[in-house]
Amino acid sequence: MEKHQVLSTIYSSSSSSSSASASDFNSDVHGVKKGGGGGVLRTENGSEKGGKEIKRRRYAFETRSEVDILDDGYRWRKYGEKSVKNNKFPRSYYRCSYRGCNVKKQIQRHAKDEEIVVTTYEGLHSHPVENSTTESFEQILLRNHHIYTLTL
DNA sequence: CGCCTTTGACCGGCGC
DNA sequence: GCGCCGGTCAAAGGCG
Repeated sequence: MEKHQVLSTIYSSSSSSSSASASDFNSDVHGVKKGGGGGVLRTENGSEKGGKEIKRRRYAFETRSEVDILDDGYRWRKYGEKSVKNNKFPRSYYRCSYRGCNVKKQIQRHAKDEEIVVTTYEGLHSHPVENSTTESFEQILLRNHHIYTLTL
C-alpha cells in the first residue's frame, strides 16, 4: 500500500515529498507483553561442521519509509531484535521463509534521521516472488546493490 | 489451522 | 583472563 521511496544514493538531499501519513510511530499492533519464551535450554546442535564459509554479499541501501517493514514481495520471518549502542533504535532481524532460501535481511533505523531506514540484504533469493502486486523491489535492490555492494 | 511475532538466554568473537 | 557486543535460536501465544 504505502509507497516507499528508495534513495539511490546515501545523500538524497532532494526530499520534499515527505508526506507523512497518520501512521503510528510505534506501529506496534500487538503491544501485548508475553511472559512466555526465553529460558530455553539450548541443546547441542549437530550443525554441519567442516562447512566451507560461503562468501556472502551484503547489499545495503537506504529507504525512506515510515514503517520498518518493507514489502519487497517476499515473506520475511522476524527472528530477533537487538538494540545497537550507536543507534537509539533497535535493529530488527528478518529471514526469508522459503525453504532453501537462506536470505537474511536486517533493518535498522538511522540514529539521526529516524525517517530513514537502512535495509541490509544478505544473500540472494532463489525462488519466485509471491507478491507480484508489489513493484519489483528486487529490481531496485539490484540497481542499488551496485552502489552498496559490500563484500564480506 | 497455520504462520508469524515477541522475549530471554546463549554463543562466539574480539578487545582490553 | 574476563568483559562486552552482536547475533541466533527456541518456545509460546496471538492473529489471519
